[in-house]
Amino acid sequence: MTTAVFEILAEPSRRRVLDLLREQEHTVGELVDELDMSQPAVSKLLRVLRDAGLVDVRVDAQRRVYSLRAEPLADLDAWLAPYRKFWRGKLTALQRHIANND
Amino acid sequence: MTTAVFEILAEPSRRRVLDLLREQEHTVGELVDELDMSQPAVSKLLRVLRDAGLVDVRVDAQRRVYSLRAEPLADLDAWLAPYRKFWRGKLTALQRHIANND
DNA sequence: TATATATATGCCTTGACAGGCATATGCCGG
DNA sequence: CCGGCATATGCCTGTCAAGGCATATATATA
Repeated sequence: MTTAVFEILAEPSRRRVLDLLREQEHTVGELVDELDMSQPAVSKLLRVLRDAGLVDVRVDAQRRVYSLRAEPLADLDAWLAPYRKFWRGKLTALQRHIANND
Repeated sequence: MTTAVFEILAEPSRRRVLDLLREQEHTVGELVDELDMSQPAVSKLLRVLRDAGLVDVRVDAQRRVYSLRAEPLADLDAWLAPYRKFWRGKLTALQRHIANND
């Protein structure tokens, strides 16, 4: 559901993880190095992302390699669509106004 | 900041208000009728939206008429942009895969 | 098999926030 | 000026979740 996605993205550290994973997949340890929080905290954060379908995990021996799954973000994009229409409407109205110079 | 916008959108009732305002502006009372929550709660909710720049208020005698401001949502759209590239990349990769039938 | 490495889970505390009720504020008609 | 309508604010409480530490689990290596 879209509520869950928004809740998750509200946390900067989680957005940071998604940003990192957008470039390439990462192990938990690598993410811990980047995130200035404890390893357990990172694992929990990843659990949240995983439950929401925002990341995938791949097992590599004792490591877990996380990667990005964009579907939920595409949902967010869909939610945003009507609003995009709204502000585009505003913009063109403004442009008309300027063009008419009134 | 984008954190604030995500936090706000995480609340369904606040998204509902934005949806309603996308169609047309509304007074507080009208929103109360739609929202199944107390008037004070709605007023606080609107305060939050206003502080975040997501709505504008216009005074009409003893009424306040709220309208949508899309800028913060446009910010969100901007945040989303690189991810859009990501999932489009995935899609075209998949399409190539299917085309090559391998 | 014992130990080290990589990650996950459980328990607990703390802080933030939503919304209820009571009440304050602002504006109207009479 | 007064009572009534429309909205905002203050205070209080319950809920929930983030992250710290300790510990469990799984895999590798010696």
